[in-house]
Amino acid sequence: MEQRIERIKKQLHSQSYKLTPQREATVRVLLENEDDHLSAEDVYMLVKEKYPEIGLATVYRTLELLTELKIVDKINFGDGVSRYDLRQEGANHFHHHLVCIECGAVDEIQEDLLDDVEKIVETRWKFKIKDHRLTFHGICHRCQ
Amino acid sequence: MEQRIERIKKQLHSQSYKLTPQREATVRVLLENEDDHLSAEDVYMLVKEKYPEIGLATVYRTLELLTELKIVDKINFGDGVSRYDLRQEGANHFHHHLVCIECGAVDEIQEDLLDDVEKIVETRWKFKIKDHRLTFHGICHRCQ
DNA sequence: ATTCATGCAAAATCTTTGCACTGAT
DNA sequence: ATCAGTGCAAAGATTTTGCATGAAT
Repeated sequence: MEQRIERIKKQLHSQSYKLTPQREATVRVLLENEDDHLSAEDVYMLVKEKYPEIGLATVYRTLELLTELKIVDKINFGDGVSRYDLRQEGANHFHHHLVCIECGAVDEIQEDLLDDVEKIVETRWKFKIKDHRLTFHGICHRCQ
Repeated sequence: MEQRIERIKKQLHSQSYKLTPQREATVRVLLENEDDHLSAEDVYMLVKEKYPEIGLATVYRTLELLTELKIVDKINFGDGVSRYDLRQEGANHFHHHLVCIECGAVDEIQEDLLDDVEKIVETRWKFKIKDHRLTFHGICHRCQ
């Protein structure tokens, strides 16, 4: 945890951004809830517990910054809100998601199942892939 | 074109919805711009050209209805708006997208490249897949 | 001093809703 | 007469922006 914070701090510094207390509090919330897919409002509420003075706009600005630096990925599952998901350290691809249409749970697939597909897309469509988003909607194992 | 309208009309009737002039105008705009990925506002503006009295709310309600009936798919590429994409007739899967981060173009892949991946997900994660969303972000062949 | 970041409130966007009205059965 | 569908305006929800203030170098 502390080490990941430290590395994120360095990553910010290397682009001449600071890890302010507000930003650190936000990153900690993301780390502590790595399995969830928090909206900006969710993050805001959780940060407030430990840092009540923080403003919602700061959370938005921090999440935007972290997205730019590819520390988090912004994703939208089709309800009206953007959600923010910490990238696995060292991962060069964004993981996949399983969204249950029964219970709403969102599970993650960390393995990259798209290697073969991406090769096909790159050669057949002459498209240089930089990132991907893969989400399955269906019934999770718990709901079956 | 007329035949597709006719089939959509039947599909609506089978669920006791009507193909009102407003709905037909909206569907026609979607058919005429099948290659684009129009937002509700885009659709509204285009429908207005031929049917100036239409209201934005009606367009939203129509798009919602068409989404429910799986005539169109609602998708979000990460800019703030939902976009609406006609499903290929008879297609039981949603096609894939290539979003160019240079020029913003969105190309479509109609082939289903996910068959193998879906088999793996269904068995390994015990997840019953009903739908999917696959989008690649990168550089399109025109921008390279 | 300067610069970057923050908090608050206001504004901007996108989407949904309430309601009176219309049009078809 | 009923009832689904419509248009308009208002409300709701999410996100962004302007600006004065504050913290750090």
